[in-house]
Parts: sequence; structure tokens; C-alpha cells
Amino acid sequence: MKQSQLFTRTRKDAPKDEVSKNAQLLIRAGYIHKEMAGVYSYLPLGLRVFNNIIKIIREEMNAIGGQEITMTTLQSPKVWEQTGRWNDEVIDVWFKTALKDGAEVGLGVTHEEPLTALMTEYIQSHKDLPVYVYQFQTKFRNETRAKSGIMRTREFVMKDMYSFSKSQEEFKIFYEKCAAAYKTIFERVGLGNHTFRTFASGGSFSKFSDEFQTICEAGEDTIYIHRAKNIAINKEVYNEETVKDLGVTMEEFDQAKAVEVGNIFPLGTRFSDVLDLNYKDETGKAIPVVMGSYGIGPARLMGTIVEVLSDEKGIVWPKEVAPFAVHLVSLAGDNVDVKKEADRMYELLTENGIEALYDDRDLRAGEKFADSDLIGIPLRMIVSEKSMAAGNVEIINRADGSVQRIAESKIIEFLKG
RNA sequence: CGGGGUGUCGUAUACCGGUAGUACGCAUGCUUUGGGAGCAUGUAGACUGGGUUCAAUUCCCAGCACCCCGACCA
Repeated sequence: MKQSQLFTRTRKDAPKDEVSKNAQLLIRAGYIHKEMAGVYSYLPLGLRVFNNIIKIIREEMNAIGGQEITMTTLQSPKVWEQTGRWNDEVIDVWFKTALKDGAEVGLGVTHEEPLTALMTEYIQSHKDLPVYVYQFQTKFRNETRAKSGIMRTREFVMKDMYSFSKSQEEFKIFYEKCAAAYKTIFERVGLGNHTFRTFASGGSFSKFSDEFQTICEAGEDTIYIHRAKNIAINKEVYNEETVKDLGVTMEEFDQAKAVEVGNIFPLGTRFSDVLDLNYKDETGKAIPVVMGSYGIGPARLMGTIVEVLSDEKGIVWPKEVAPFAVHLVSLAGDNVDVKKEADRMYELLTENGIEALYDDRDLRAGEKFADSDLIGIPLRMIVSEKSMAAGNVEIINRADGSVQRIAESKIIEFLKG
């Protein structure tokens, strides 16, 4: 895409109502726009990153047998009343509204109830199990306090997967498979080294759940890490008993602030019992389905990447989530030959399927570089009088600043390698 | 939900009981072109409502919005 046609613009100053690093940088670079507290729109660059993250998650969910669907935001109270979760004292973040005829409806905060109810129509036999269903769907949560930029908002897309299994044993196999898939996801988005599978409270569902926590100062959670054994425990369940069960001592843990980027937990038969999700086993006996649920918030993940990997100049996107693979920067000035060369380079990249943001604007080098640093595309390719005279292009790595000069004929090979 | 704070051009800010200045941006022109250039001209602003006052953007009250701390986070 030509940058001269991109409708967003970078800014030098962050808006004064944003304190978090992720929102400041994402707004300054033109990725997102704030609509109100805890509600953000995604602009062209932001949507590209967001979609890249979704693509990674989708690939990994499909790889473990997930089947994608989309459920509705509008929710009938009926199923929620059956599980007791329509009550504002049980779930205090409902956005509730009404139809014209007065019937109450809610905007979905999560989807255990409607999906369990839906599955009763399709799960009858042991032959129908196991089954794994997921979606990327907008959740609404009326948080009393939105904070941390795009990391805790009132309207956000969530990847929520639900597993339906015949038994605890069968459930557990998938649970571990999903944990492994999550690990892959966090590696692919560039947070692998900072992210720990963490013992956490199971809330009202079970004794424990597993959170995926990324070490980050902006995080809301505190976790304790046993680096030698790669064990992490959320503060909420960090005690003598838990630690002892794991065969270690409390002295061996370091404390750290962390962001919960994913959470997987066993649901048991809590929902299947209430909503009558049963299957017939080989003897014809009705058995409740064993469930699990698995969540990741792509936007929170995006915010965490910015928090963890950015530097004083701006954002640093890992390769797989970057809005473009290459930032082609033309330093043509009035030089028509350089401009032609840059145009030609852009065509070359495009023809070879390499997505590039082409800074074809008539600006000074300093401003272009500053913008490029802020936007954070992994590789910057510079076409200038200098590079033309040398018969190469200059490629700068955003993350470490290293510079490589690549002969024109080798560029595609270099970028695809 | 408890506590605290802030609302001034598009953005960041200054000053002020007598109707607002700067920088960035944007527009036009000229000069400039490898790290946010220079000059000139122009553009654009006091959250809303009430009160006090001769006079309110400024002081007071309310509302709204936003921010921070805490609580909550299935």
C-alpha cells in the first residue's frame, strides 16, 4: 500500500487521556482510534495486525481439530437463567437491553450457555464426541473501569473455544493439546520468551485453571515464577500448599507483574448438567458431556506485544503480526530516477507477493525514518540516490537496527529467505 | 462501586475576573531534502447548564466526559 494514500497519519504527541504505552503508541502511529473509554476502533494498520493475530490463532485452533463458528451477540436470558448467570450479582458486567416488545436481551459476555444449549441439538451419541468448537466473536462487558488501553475494554473480540468430551480422560488429552497450541501461538506472535503457563484459580468452575501470563510491567496480575522448573503460579493461589504439591519451596520463586493473554479451564459437567447436554454411551446410558473452555483476546495480545517489544522510538512488530513485511522508504526528493526506481521496487515486491507499505510521500528523510520507527514494520528498505549509485538497497532491521546492503537482483530471495 | 483529579483550536500546552498566546498539524508560496528543516501568509479553540458579578474561559454548584488509585474481573 502506498503511504500517501493511507488515510491515517502519525503524530508526535500522544493524547493526554492515554497513559498506557500500548494505546499511546498505537494511536500515535495510527493503528487505532478511541471512541470512548474502553472502546477502540481499528484503523487500516491496526486491522491488519489484528487480522494477522487472528490468522495465527485460527491456524493453531484448526490444527488441533477446532471447528469455527460465529454465535450471536444478542442473547436471550433463558439459558442464562437456567445456570443462574443472568443475575447481576453473579455476572455484574452485563449490558442488558430490551426488544421493542419489551423482552429482555443481553449482549453476550461469554458463550458457554448458548453454545451448550446449541450443542444439545447435535450431540446425542458417543459417536458425536469429542467435538471442539470455537469462534472469534465480540464480547461486551460493562467494566466499571476500563484501563490499560486496548488491554481491558468494554467491547472486544475473543477467541473462545469449547471442548465437548465423553470423559475426564478424553477431556484432559485435549486440554493439554490446547495448552500446547497456546504455547505455539504465543511463540508465533513473538511473546514466547515472556509467557508462562501459570496455575490460577478456577473461579467458580474448578479448583485450578491454567492462565498464560506474559511478563509485563503494565500487567494487572502478579505471578510467581520458578525459572529452573518453568513453573508459574498466580498470586491468587500462591501459597504453601500449592507450592508443596508441586514439590518446590516458596523461596525458589521470583515475583513478576504479568498480563493474562490466555486462559484455559475445565468446566466439567457444570453446564451440561443444567442444560441437559448428554450423550448415549455404547450401552444406551445417558452421560453428561465433559466440557472445557479456552480463551484468548486478540486485542489484548496486540496490546501486550506493543507493551513488551516496543522501544523509545516506537513499536517493534514481530514478523508474523506486522501489518506489512517491508516498509519501502523512498528518499527521492526531486530526483525522478530515484522515484522511478522506488516505484519499480514496489512493483517488484508486489508481484512477488511481499506485502509492503511504500512511503512514497514527498517528505524529508528524518520525518520518514521517525514515522517508520514509530510504525514498527520489521524491515525497512531504503531506495535513494546513494543506494542507486551503489546498485543495492539498504535494509534495516527495526528490532536491532542492523543494516544490510542487498544487491537488487537478490532482494526477493533475501526477503523470502 | 468507593476515593482523588482534569476538561482551552485537530493534537500538545500557556495565561487570565475585562473574550485567549505558543508549538505541532492543516492550507498557499518560495527555499530545502539521509534522522521530525527554514521563511512568509493563512486556518482553527474555552465540555454543557445554572449561579455570583457591571463583566466569567477564569470563581461557585450541578450534569456530562475523560484520567488515576482501590474494589471487581465467571
